[in-house]
Amino acid sequence: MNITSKQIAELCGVTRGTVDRALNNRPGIHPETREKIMRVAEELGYRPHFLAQSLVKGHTKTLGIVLFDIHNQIFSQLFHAFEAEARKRGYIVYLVLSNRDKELELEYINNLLDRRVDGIALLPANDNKKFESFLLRSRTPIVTFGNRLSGPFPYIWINDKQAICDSVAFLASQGYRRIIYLSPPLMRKGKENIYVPEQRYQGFVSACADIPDMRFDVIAQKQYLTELESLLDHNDSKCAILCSSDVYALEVLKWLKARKIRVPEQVGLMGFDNIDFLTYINPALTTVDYNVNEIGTKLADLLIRRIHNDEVPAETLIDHHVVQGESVMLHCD
Amino acid sequence: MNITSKQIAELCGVTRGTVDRALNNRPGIHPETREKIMRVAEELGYRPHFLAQSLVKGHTKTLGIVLFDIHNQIFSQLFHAFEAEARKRGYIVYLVLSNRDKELELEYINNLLDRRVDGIALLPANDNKKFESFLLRSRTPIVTFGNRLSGPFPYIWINDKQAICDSVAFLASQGYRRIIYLSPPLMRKGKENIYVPEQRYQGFVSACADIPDMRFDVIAQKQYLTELESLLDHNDSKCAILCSSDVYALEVLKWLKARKIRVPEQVGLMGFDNIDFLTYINPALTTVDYNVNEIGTKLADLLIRRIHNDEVPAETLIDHHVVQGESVMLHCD
DNA sequence: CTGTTAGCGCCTTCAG
DNA sequence: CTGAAGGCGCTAACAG
Repeated sequence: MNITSKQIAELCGVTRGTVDRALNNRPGIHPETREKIMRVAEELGYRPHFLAQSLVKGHTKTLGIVLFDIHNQIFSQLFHAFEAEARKRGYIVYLVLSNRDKELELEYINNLLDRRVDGIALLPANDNKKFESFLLRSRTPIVTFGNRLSGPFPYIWINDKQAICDSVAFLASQGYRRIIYLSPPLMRKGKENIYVPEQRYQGFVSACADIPDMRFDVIAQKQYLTELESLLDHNDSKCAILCSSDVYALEVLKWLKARKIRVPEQVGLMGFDNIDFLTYINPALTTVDYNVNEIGTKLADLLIRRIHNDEVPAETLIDHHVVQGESVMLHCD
Repeated sequence: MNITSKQIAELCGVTRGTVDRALNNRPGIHPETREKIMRVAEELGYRPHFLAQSLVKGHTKTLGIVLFDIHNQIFSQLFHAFEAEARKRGYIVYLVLSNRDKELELEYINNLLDRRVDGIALLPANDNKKFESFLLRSRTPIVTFGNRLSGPFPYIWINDKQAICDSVAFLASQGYRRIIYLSPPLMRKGKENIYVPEQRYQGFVSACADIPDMRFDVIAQKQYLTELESLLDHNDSKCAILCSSDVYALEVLKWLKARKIRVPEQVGLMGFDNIDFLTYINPALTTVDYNVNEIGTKLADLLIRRIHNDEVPAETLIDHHVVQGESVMLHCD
C-alpha cells in the first residue's frame, strides 16, 4: 500500500543502495541518476518508513514525558513549552499520565523504553533505590523535574525551599504572625516521592522558626478543609493561610467565600505557581511566580542535550519571586 | 546492550523460531523447552524490541492526537480521558499541538503517518478538499472532533447549533431582549476550519430571529473588548453577552469588573464549556455543560474501533445542557 | 559511480 | 516438536 525504496529502485532500474544514496543525498552518485530517482520518489510521494529507519539507526527522534496529570494548569503550560521545543528540534512526544500511581508509572516507563524513546522527561512518583537503578540500567537519558530522585539524574525546577522562605518572609513583612501551611501532598510521606512538598515544608518550618513571635501550623491531609475549619480563628486578621499550590489556594478561597470569611480582611491567603487562570480570580491571589514556560523549554533542551551526550548541569533552578495580589494586606500597628 | 531473542536462542541451544514460539506462547513446542526459554528470558530481563515487532506486524499500538493547544482547559480534560482510555486498550499516545497553524498541522500529521500510528484523533484547523483527500489517501483511521471535515470522517462532539439555541432560549426566558454574541474565532472565516464556531453562530442567529422583539449583535474580531465597549449599553439590564466559550467569558468578566459594571445587575453574561475552573469564579458563570470526559473516552473508543475495522457511527453527539449560574438574572416585568 | 551483501530484531511459513 | 529460510524497509560497508 505504501511506496518503498525497493519499488523506486525497480522503477529506476537501479538498486536500493543507489536509491538510498540519492534520497539521503550522500556522495558517490551520478547527478543524473540522482535527479531521476528524486523525481520518481517525488512523483510517487515516497516517504521513508520511520520505524525501519529507527530500527537500523538506533534512535527514534521521540521523547516521552511522564506527568501526574494535566489538570493542574502548571503542567499543561509546561507541556506546551516542552512540546514546542521538542518539535523545533525534530522530536515528537509521547505524553503519559501516571495519575501519581507508582505501578502505572513503572509500567509506562517500561512501555516508553520498549518503544525506544530517545529520552524521558520524568516527574517521578516513585523514589526508591530499586526504581532508580532500574532507570539507570535502561541506559536511556532521563531528566527529572518537579520531584527529585537521589541518583545522578539531571533536575530542573525552582528552589522550592527558598521560595517558601520568601513567602513566609513576605507574610511576616506584612505583619502576619500566624501562618497555617496547607500542603496535602505531605500526607503521602513515606509512600511516594514528595521531594518538592518536603522541600517547601522544610522551608516553611525553618523560616517560621527564625521569626521570634511567629506561630504556625501545618495541614497535611486529604480533608484539609475540615482541619482548616478547626484551626482557623476568624478573628485573627494576622493569620494567613499559605498553600503549597494555587489549586489548593483556590479551593480554600472558595470555601472561605462560602463561609463569608473575607480575604484579606479576616484572613490572609497565599498560593504558589501563579497559574494563568489566577488572572480571573478575585481577590487577586498573592502567589509565587516562576517562568514555567522556561522550565518546559529548558527541560526539552536538557533532555535533548543529554541525548546528544553533551554535558548538562545536575541541577537547573529557575528564578522565582513573590507576586503580591490582594489576598494579603499590610498590618500597621 | 539490550538482550535479543537471538541471544536467548544461543543460550538455550535452540533457534530463534523456537524462542519465538515460547515467548508468544504458540503451539508446537515441547513444554520443557518452553519452560527453559521462559526462565532464561525472565532472568535476562528480555523485552521484545517494539519497533522490530511493529515493523513486521504492521501496527504500532500508537495513537496520535492533534489539538490546537492545551491552554483551554476543555482540551486538557479531554486529553486526560482520551489518554486513560487509550492506555486501557493498550495504546500509547503522541500529543501534538498545531497551535491552529495549518502548515504545522499538516507537517505533524505527516510525521505521525511516517511513524505509522494506528490512528489519529484530529481537531482540524485545515478544511480544504486537498487536505481531506490527503487524509483519505493515508488510509489511516481518523476520527475528528471539535471541528468537522466534509469527508467521511467519523465525528464526535456536541450539537453546537442546538446548544446555542438553548442558550438564547434560556436568556430569553429570563427576560433578556438583547444579546451580544461574542465569538472571535469567527474572524477566521475563509481562512481556517471554523465549523463549530459557524454552527454556534448559525444557532445564535436563527434562535434570535425566532424571538420577536430580540435585538442582537455579533462580535467576531480579535479586539473583541474594544468592540464590546462600543456596543455595550451600561443601562440596559436586559442585555446579555453570550460567549462562544468560557475562556472569552472569563476575559469579558474581568474586563467588566475592571469597569465596575456589575454582573448580572447591569449586564448578563454566559459562557460555554463549563470548564472545571469555573467553580472558582464569582459570580458563578451561566454556561453550557457537556461531559467532555465522555467525549475523550468515546473519541479513543471510536478511533480504536475504526482501527479494528469495526463500524462506527459517522456522528456521535454528546448531550449538553445549560447550567444556570449567577451571571444572568430573571427580569420580572 | 553502482551493485552486492549483510544486518537492525522480530515473525512466519515450510520442511524435516 | 524444531530448524532453516525469507522478509518487514532501510542503512552501510565493501567490492567492482
